[in-house]
Amino acid sequence: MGAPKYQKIKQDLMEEIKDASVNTPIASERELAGRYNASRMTVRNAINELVEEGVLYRDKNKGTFVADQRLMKKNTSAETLNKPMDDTYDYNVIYFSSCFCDEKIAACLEIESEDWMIRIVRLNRKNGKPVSVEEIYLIQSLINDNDYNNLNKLLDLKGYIDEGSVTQKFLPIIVPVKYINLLHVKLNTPIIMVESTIVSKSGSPVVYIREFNNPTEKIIEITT
Amino acid sequence: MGAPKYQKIKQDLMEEIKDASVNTPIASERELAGRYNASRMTVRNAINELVEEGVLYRDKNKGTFVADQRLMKKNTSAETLNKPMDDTYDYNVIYFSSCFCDEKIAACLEIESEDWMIRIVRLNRKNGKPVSVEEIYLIQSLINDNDYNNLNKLLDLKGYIDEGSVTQKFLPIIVPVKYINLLHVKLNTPIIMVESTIVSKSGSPVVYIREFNNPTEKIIEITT
DNA sequence: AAGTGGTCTAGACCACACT
DNA sequence: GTGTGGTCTAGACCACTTA
Repeated sequence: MGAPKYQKIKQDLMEEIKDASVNTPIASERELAGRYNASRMTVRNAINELVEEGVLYRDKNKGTFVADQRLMKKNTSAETLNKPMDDTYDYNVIYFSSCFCDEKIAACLEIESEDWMIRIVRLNRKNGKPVSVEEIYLIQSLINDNDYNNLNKLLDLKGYIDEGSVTQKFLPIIVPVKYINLLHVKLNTPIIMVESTIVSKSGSPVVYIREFNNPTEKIIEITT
Repeated sequence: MGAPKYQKIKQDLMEEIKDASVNTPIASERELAGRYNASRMTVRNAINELVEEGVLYRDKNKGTFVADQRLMKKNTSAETLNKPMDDTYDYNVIYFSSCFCDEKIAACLEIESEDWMIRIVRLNRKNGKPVSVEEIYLIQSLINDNDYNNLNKLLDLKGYIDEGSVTQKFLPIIVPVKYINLLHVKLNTPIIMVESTIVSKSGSPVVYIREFNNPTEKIIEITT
């Protein structure tokens, strides 16, 4: 069968409110149930997800309203993990290799240092300006051969997140000299390095990312 | 009436799993429904909240399991906004005043610079070690007179969050000289300043916080 | 009084895992 | 075949707000 009914309702609602201004009420749950020939619980399921995502908010005894889109939930900072890139974003892969883990990376991925990993370094740009350098570490044994030859597939890590969770550490450092030219920042500039670990539902690490952020081009912002 | 039935179920489940190890299955939804003489939808409501909070995870066709507590969702970095402090935490209020807004703060709180605000500066400690300095800005007109004289109440901002959302910006800076001694860090240390704005459901700012974090005593970490 | 979201019931069918 | 979570129905009562 096709997608569940509540997903269809959710999509329709998102389409309906995409140009609506903040605090506009949406139709009541009972009315939507009638319109979609669905039960109220099904409509609530659709609305619940949109509330959870910060697209709508409820006000008891009053109704359900369009939330401030500026306050849309943003839970991660990493370019790699964000929504589909729009055309103001692009990137260059600077380095790609398959090699043994060094100890630090092995510890983060909970593998042995004699295990193979894939290391990708890329420079992310927005409007042509360098926003961050990402060092992405994957466990080689988890990658099948088809994906190995498809860089875009390798770098599309969003799929992993739906099935797991992300932990990010924010570390203040002085920009590493090797990235000064790439990021186009001055010597001794304080920057934030974000260490992200994606773990599967069962708790085993899948991907480890170090992201060196250019503070003049990117402000890390999170909304909950 | 008392609390809703699903909240009671949620509390019981939390109690039950608090010492359980990771990946332990909980009772099935149908069994819990029987045990609590509730419908399955009511049990699902309870479980949904725990899944949303990262306490449990579901595996389709298999069951519902205890999640890795290390991966419990942590959505904010600020001391002020975190769970009830345990006894390893304490703080000193260093500064408390009621004054006109300067322009920068007024802009963040979306009020006029001739409006009054309350400014609180405090030093947070864990195990006696300084973890952060927080500058907390409240809109005076939103505070009633009773609360004004109750510093603990003023600093208990968690209530606001349930009704609104938090946006945090992470800014890399060199530690301000005035906080070097308080934080016990060296001159020119790179640190992260977290700017938090709490806004109500309707989108108007309520509290603005600047937090200067000691990188040697506190690693900012977020799990989603 | 009418309408809203919050909670709740007692069923149902499905696809999928395991045995 | 049995059990699981995922989805869905067609009602219901409550507390509350608004007119």
